[in-house]
Amino acid sequence: MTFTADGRLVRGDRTRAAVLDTAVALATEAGLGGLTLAQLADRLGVSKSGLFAHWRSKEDLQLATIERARMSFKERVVAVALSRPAGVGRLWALHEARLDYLADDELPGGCFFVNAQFEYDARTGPVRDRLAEVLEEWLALIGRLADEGVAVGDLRPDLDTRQLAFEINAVGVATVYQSRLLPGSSAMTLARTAVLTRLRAVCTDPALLPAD
Amino acid sequence: MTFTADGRLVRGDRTRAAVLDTAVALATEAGLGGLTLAQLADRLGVSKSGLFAHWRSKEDLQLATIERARMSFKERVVAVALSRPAGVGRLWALHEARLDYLADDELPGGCFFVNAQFEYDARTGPVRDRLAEVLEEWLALIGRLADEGVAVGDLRPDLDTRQLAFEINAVGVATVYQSRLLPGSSAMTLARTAVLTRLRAVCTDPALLPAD
DNA sequence: AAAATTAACGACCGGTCGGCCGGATTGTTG
DNA sequence: CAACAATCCGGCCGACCGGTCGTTAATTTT
Repeated sequence: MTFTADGRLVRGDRTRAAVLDTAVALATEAGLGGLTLAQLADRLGVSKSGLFAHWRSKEDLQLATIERARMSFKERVVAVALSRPAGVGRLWALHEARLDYLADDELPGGCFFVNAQFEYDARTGPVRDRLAEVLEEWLALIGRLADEGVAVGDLRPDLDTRQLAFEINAVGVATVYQSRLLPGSSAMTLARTAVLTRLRAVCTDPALLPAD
Repeated sequence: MTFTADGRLVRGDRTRAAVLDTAVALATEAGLGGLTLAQLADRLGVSKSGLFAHWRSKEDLQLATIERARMSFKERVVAVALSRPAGVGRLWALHEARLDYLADDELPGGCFFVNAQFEYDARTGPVRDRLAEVLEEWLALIGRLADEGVAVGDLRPDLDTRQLAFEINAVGVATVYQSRLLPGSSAMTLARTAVLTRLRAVCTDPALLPAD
């Protein structure tokens, strides 16, 4: 990012930001590969070839879109959880914030990352590799928060935190597609109960978690 | 299906079966929508237009592919579980058979249905609707086997079997893409442990489940 | 063997995709 | 203001998509 003499963002940066925001929203619906440049350009009121002034290829734009979505996810999910004190409450807050993120109307297709990761799990290339890194990062974060919970004394010391991270992520992933494919199946409630039950089973004090 | 005078399958039926088998394998990798007719025809050594002699459109072929995959899944997963006596052991066998199915080398992209359901969860049309029905059918099956477990006395009577079905399915879904995206993460083992732990927690007698 | 039916083919069509190019427009700075 | 670079555009290309057409080859029935 560069700034103009009077401290504003230069035009190109504003355009890039707007394009990436729209790309995230669009990719959440149509998929990261399914996103077409013509569609993206139309939605923005911009010509298709104008996009190539900012990114050399569709792949470059996809990679930039991933980073944009990652920042947004960090602000809206990770930061919310980290604002609470370490322990099982922070872990629970992370799961809840993620469910809120999944339910957001601005991301109509559910979670950007879950969709993209499913789309690319059988492919090869830089986009797939980056998405794999992001998944690893996410699982590591859940594991780290669980480790904190053990250290603080909220969670049993014999807890396998990697196992727990897998299970919490699994619930989130299943929620994404089940809530879209079977709208009446109350996937969100099932997802809340699932993780709440799981955390209670490994918690040293049930009062640390909500009652419902 | 029709038969010839001397009792053999008519040529068209043999072709249709071969096409659908290849379509299932290909769709598991490239997706049900991502499957292209040219690719499918090439793999079979058949011309693209020849496919239109058997199905009126790509959508018709997709719907037929779903039914073929459903039959195969029934034989290889559902039938294996149903061959065991009702109870928690049957439920566990279902999960294990599904994990075996996911690990099969003939289906390189993981589970046909999980991939297809993710691909179509944001779309509309007959293909999406059929995939939603299949998901419902699958969740209902897990729920029914759990109900049997309660009736037999293997599982606690206060168990919410719909909740359990959601969780077991969630583990399977997460396994599909995590094992492909992060090959070293031993997703299969994590998936086994997750459901085993969950079943132990609601089982009346731990001896009904394997020890490991 | 002849007739009838089914199965398969090559060529082609309209449309969409990502990407390229030359030139016009705009914002920024000396 | 002039000059310059950054930004953006219309038009176009080759590749590929699903699908149609008239025709031929293969198989089944008569």
